[in-house]
This record gives sequence, structure tokens and C-alpha cells, in this order.
Amino acid sequence: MATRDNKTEQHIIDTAMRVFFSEGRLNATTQDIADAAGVNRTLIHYYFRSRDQLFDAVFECARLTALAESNNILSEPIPFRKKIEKFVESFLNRLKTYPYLEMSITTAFNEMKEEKDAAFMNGRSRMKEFLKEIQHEMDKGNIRKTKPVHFMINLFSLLVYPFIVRPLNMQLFGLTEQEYEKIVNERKKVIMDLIFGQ
Amino acid sequence: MATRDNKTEQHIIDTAMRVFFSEGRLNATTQDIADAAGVNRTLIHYYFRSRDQLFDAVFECARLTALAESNNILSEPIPFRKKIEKFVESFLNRLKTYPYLEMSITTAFNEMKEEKDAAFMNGRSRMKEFLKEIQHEMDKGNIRKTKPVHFMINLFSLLVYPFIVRPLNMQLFGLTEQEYEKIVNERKKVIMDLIFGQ
DNA sequence: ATAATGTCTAACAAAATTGTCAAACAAAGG
DNA sequence: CCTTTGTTTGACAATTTTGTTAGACATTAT
Repeated sequence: MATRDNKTEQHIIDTAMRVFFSEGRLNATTQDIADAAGVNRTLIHYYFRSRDQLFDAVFECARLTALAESNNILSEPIPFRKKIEKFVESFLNRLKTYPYLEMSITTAFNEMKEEKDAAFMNGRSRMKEFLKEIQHEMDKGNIRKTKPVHFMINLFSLLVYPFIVRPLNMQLFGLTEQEYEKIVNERKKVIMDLIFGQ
Repeated sequence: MATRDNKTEQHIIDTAMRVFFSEGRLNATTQDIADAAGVNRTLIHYYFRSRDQLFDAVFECARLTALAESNNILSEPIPFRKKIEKFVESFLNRLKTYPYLEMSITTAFNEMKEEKDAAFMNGRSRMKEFLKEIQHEMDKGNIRKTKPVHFMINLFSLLVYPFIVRPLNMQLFGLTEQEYEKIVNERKKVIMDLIFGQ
């Protein structure tokens, strides 16, 4: 009896993650993904039945990746500034691997046929509680006063955007690959300075 | 002799702009676009020959839209802060119509076959000169000191990102359409406060 | 060895998308 | 009215992408 192993299945998911969220090619064909994974395209159907179900599997993976990273840190019992610093660091780290993750999820949202829609992103986020914590820090005068939601939106914006428009920015600012890489590596300090008012 | 008019042609471009950059459905089919425009799909081929060339026409339109808006303002001879304020305002305004423009351009970059590549975005940007102006303001101590490129990246990030992840943010923060709309309308003040240190 | 089970592949079928063409139609000039 | 020119359409062809199936192959238990 051949022992059931899911290493090919996982390898296909990993590759699809890479194609979708690292390279940003959200409409890659099953053939593209099979090629990237170095497997026969039929295997995608063998393991996932259809392209849609591969998508589901990959996006489930993405959801876990995106949630795990933030939720844990946001609920750690450490000082606020330290917490944000860890969050920024971990987020930037993930962005280096999957720069297009948020963008892909949004795009996928847009193209969904309304069926499962909000089925995604139901993994009990710690956001509500953390927004209260932000409010508390504002009351104490430790950070600029505004709606806590804006604080988070600012943070996410400053983190994610430079990654998803990398090619555009390189053009606009006339930067080489290496130069942009350097800029990206400076983001942590820049963001912390901006958020906490230097 | 039937007078040549390009109103259908323009209507198709306008519709494609809407589908791509307002709805964010970058891989809409020619049928999708024809339906949205209320015309026969064959007309797309009559006017643009192929899907690719429709793309080119639309992206040329997008380039002009994106460039015109910023270049003019960035080279106006008005005080720095006033200039940024006008820029933010105009940018937010355009984002309300075409929230997915930057994202689509980036995605298109990613999926390009390397041929024309950088042919896009060659419309002589005023960015170089404006970066110098930013540096000048930093020297005068009017804004936080950092590399001017970061100043611009911060600005673009804070402006664009909330629009392109709108559905995701609504989920994450548990906001309704109306509530998010309200948040978006507060962005101008929030961004100006943050950029100019309250 | 062989039976059983899971993995993989090639060939084929089906569906979706894009592209072509001939002809119908409309407007304007002669 | 007829011609000319530009526009629009439906029917069809080509291409691309997805999905299915039957069988080959590999591993392991009996």
C-alpha cells in the first residue's frame, strides 16, 4: 500500500503562493503554475479538482499567513511602542516574501461571484481589542490623536504600499533594483519615526 | 459619406477605464467590457484590432490621467505646504474615481512580456526637481528630515493604499460602506497632520 | 509474486476567450 | 436614386485554458 503523502500537494500550494503573492501574477494559468512547480498540470486537478479549488486552498494558506503574524504580536503583553516595533518588523519581513498578498486578496474579493464572499477573513481578528489599546495610548498622549482606525490604516499603508508599486516607484524615482532595495530596508526606521513623531 | 466620429471608440475606452481602474477587474474579458459598454464585442476589434491594443490605448489614457494631475501641481510656484495640500486634494479626488489605477499599472508591469516594458511612464516627470524642493524644505527645518524619496513614498502610501484595500479593511475593522466612506473623507486632514507633524 | 492503493501522465474533450469575415445598416454626397 | 464611406452585427474559426479519463507507474502489505 502506497503511503499517502501530501508533499507534492504542498509543493503545488507553495508554488502557487509564490506565483500569486511573490510575483503578483494573479491570473497565472494552471499551466503556468504547473510549470513553475515543475509538475504535470494534471496533478493540479488530481489534488485540487479544479482551478477554483486550488485558489481556495492557496487563499486559505494566505489567510493563515496574514492572520497568524499579526494577531499573536498584537495581543502580546508588552509596551505599546515595542509591540508596534515587533509588528512592523514581522510585517516587513513577510512583505519581503509575499509583497502582493494584500493586493491579491483584494483583487480576489473584487472578482468573486458574491457567493462565498465574506467567508474569507472570519478568523477572529484581535483588531477590535487592539484599537482600544491605541485609543488608550492616545489618551495618555503617547501618540498623535486621531481615530484609532486611521492609526492602523496609516501603519498598513506605509508598510505595504512601497512593496506593491515597486516597479512603478523605480520608474518614477529613477531607482535601480539595488537602490530600491536599500530604500525598502530603511522603511522600518522611517515608519517608526513618522508614527511616533520622531 | 458618413462622417468619421470616434464617440463609440472613446466610449469603449472610458468603459474599460472604469472596469479596470474603478472596479479593479484587470482581467475582465473583451466580452465583459463590451457588455459594460453596451456594445457588440466585435466593435472592440473593429476599433482596436486586438485585446492587447485596447489595453495599450487604455493605459495610455491612464498614464496621461496620472501624470497630468501631479506634474502641473508639483511645478506650480506656490508655498510648499500649499502645494502638497493641493496635490493631496487632487490625488484623493482622482482616487475616488479610479482607486485601482496605480495597482493596475503595477500588475500590468508584472505581466508584461518584457517587450515594451519601460515604454510606459516616459512622459518626463517633474519628480526629480520636486525631490530637490523637498530636500530644501528639510534643510529649512519645515518638515521631518529623511530622504526626500521616503517623503514621497510616505505620501503616496497614505493616499493610495486605503483605496485599494477597501474591501479588506472593511472586513478587518468591521466597517460598513458608509463608515468607510467617512474614514476616506477624513484622509486629507489625517495625512496633512501626519506629514507636517500635526 | 501479486494485490491493493496512491501517484502521475498522455491523450482527449469541453469550455472560454479571442480573432476574422462577409454582409447588413446608416449617413451624406453626388 | 445610387454610390461611397464608415459603422455595426452575426456567424464562424482559431486559440487558449480548463477539465476528464484510462491507464502506466511506484510502493508496500500479504
